[in-house]
Amino acid sequence: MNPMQPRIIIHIDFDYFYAQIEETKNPNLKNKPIVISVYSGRTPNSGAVSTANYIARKHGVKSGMPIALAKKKLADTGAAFLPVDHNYYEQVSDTIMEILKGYADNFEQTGIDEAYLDVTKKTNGSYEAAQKLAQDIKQKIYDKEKLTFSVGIGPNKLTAKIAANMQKPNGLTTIRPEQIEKTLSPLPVEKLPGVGAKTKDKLNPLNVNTVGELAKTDVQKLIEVFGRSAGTYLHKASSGIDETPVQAKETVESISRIATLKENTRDLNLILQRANELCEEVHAVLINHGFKYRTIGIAAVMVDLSLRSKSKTLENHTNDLSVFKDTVKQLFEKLLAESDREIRRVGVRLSGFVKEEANQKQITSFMEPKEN
DNA sequence: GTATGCTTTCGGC
DNA sequence: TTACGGCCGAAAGCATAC
Repeated sequence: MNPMQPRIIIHIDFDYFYAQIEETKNPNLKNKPIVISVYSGRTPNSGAVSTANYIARKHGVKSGMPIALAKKKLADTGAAFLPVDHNYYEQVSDTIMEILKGYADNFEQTGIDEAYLDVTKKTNGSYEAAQKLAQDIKQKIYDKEKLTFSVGIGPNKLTAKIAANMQKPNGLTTIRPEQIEKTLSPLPVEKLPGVGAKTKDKLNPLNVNTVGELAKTDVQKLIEVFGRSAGTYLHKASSGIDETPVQAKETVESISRIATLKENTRDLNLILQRANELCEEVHAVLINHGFKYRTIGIAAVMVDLSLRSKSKTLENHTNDLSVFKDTVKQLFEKLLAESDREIRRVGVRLSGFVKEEANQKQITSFMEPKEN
């Protein structure tokens, strides 16, 4: 492995992004609770909270909560309920990301409101310089877009992300190499990126509740329980070790659409009517990208809000819309046969992409060494 | 045994 | 009283290949 010199990585995570954008657009909203909602169209209040500003959060409003419940919690507060304006947020994001990119040796966007900047060269490896740079970026973004974000600075992406989460909103947290152990040790294991409920539930019986306890666990034991790949990751991550580069991902991995039905149903025709519209939308995006697909998936949210999904991987890549629709039909038939619950929401998904131009053996295009 | 690929579910935003 | 989105990548859990 090529010996990597110490890096300095900045992680940027915008504060309550959608709601903050709405505040900026309409400063009258600024001192009120703001809830950005996704309306499903089924009834006037049917839908869920996408995000909320900190004033609304103080009243107990959270992402994913039913709109009607958020309204109840915010009764008589003068709260604003706004529909998501995703295209607009995307535009703001594009503008911001373009600015951030200019501050980095290497840049990687990881969501509509998150990014990593490798600033090793720009800062000459100095944490003081990195903190100054982060302040400059904060100022610049505030001047131009009137938006704030939380920053984490560390020797790799993992520590930078953990740092950014420690002080919100509008925070700036640095974890220097010599502070890693002291900072990470007391954290519960699920604060490590990549550790979810399942991993936590396997660790806790081993008397591993904190990152520090994980770091003391024999790596062989972890590999036994989680397999080589995950075991090795846990071992390294618990000590703040992460060598993954800051590098833009140029490939979309999946394209999907999901929608709420007017009424719950098990009627295949009604389901396919909506699903076919979604297929057409997804297919249009696919063609736009100039992709062919190999894997087709469906998803159904049942009346009880449980999620079921099915997928099928084809022998060869294609961009045929009718293959997509036919397969979606088969998959929904199968899904209906496996459950007797009614369906509330339906979704379709494509993945396993290759660029359209090459017709066969596209595999090789994935094996070309990456630049930078 | 381990790596890889496919399907399904999870979880963050 | 209950209330309930849409999208993505990652994780989990098998099956099969090596």
